[in-house]
Amino acid sequence: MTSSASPRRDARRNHERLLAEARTLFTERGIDAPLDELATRAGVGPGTVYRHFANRDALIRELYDAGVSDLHGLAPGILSAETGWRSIELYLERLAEWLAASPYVPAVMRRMADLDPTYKPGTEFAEAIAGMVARAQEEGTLRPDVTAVDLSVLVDMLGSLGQYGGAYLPFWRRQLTIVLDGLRARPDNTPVPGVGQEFDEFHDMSHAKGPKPSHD
Amino acid sequence: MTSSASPRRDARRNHERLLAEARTLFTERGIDAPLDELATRAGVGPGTVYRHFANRDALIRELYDAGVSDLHGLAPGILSAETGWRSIELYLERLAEWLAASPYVPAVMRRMADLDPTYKPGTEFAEAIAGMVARAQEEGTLRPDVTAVDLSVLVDMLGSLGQYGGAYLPFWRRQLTIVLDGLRARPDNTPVPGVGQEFDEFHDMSHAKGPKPSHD
DNA sequence: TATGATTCGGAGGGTCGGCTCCGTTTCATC
DNA sequence: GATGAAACGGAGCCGACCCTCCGAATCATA
Repeated sequence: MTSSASPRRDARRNHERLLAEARTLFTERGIDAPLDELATRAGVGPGTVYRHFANRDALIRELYDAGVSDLHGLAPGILSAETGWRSIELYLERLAEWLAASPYVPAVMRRMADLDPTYKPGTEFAEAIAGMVARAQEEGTLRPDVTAVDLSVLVDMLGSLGQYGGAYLPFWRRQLTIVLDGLRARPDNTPVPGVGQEFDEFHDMSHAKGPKPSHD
Repeated sequence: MTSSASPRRDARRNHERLLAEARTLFTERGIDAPLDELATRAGVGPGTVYRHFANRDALIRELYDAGVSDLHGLAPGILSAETGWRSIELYLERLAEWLAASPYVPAVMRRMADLDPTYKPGTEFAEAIAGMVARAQEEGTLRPDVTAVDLSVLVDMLGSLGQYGGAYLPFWRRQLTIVLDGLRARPDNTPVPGVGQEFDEFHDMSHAKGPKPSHD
């Protein structure tokens, strides 16, 4: 039901403006910040906000889709690296960088999962990540006992630093270095502990490539 | 200014009950959950909540103080380990474990920092942590280019997994293993990148042992 | 520029949560 | 048990926020 005709120019301008201001507002005050303030910041009336986004969830969903689109743009550069290990490095760095710059993203992902509990954020890229992990492990550069899920969790961990406000942001590159050294295949690595039933389920889920569950 | 006389028995009982219910409520719904619901869960009227805690921030502050007290209890067991490295292991494990069990804690710490911007949560233990780091680095077991601040940041990262809901909780031990391997001193470790001026300031601050800033 | 359609702005209705106030109840003491 | 003090409960006020509605303004087209 996307409108067939192109929207009026002022409408398009306001839409962009609202999305941009939403990003900074959500970064500063969290994704529950008053939408009336969003209107003020964007220089429009409250009514205009709700003309463009039915409610807060619709706005969040649009931010999420834009984020997924960002990531699709990042993917080729990451996956085409010369070595599997380099891909892993790029993956963690680019994703953590992106998350650090957009601290509202983790909250958005959580909200998305709340809206549709059958959907696990990040699933879109599970296949690509699994391939990357397999390549690096075949090379013998990535420790063999980590999985694609572990990498996703690490990315979320790195990205979560943004939530602590600006103070932690200068640090994530340091933590990234430490994590990467921990991910390197080494004869004397401590074995990564298993996690039981739940891990297997989660793991299978993330590798599944079935159709994305539909909404309502 | 704590009241000189001991409080009535029902008052004490309600106070405990409210704190306990606040922990579960905040775990389930975040630290902005309605306090009227806290009243309902604790089986008291809304008025009683505000008799015990002037407002939400006072409640949060009390939870924070209880948390700091918890940590003081943990400290001896961590610091008295046979080796410096074992202390580091215990520190990361115990703290991450504690944070994973109390997902509301990071939000509480952030709120505390908001209430008093001159106060950095965790500062109370900076000295002990710095000592632990020094010991492990003298042993040659902890990589020499990490600092006490890095460790604190890593703890927060590990603990942040709790915020993503139960799904991630089974994983933190795996990430901990990876991080610990990354922290180990090795001849071929990638140097941890510096962070410039801001790092130095933050670093100095965390090592400072001046008086804790007073409130209002 | 005239015209109709689209979008905008912002006042305001409805809801929800924070917090207060005071009549009622419970507790400690005699 | 009687009595004063302390604590309780919950109705209700207030402010904040979500979202709607419609007259005014803006845009696209002729």
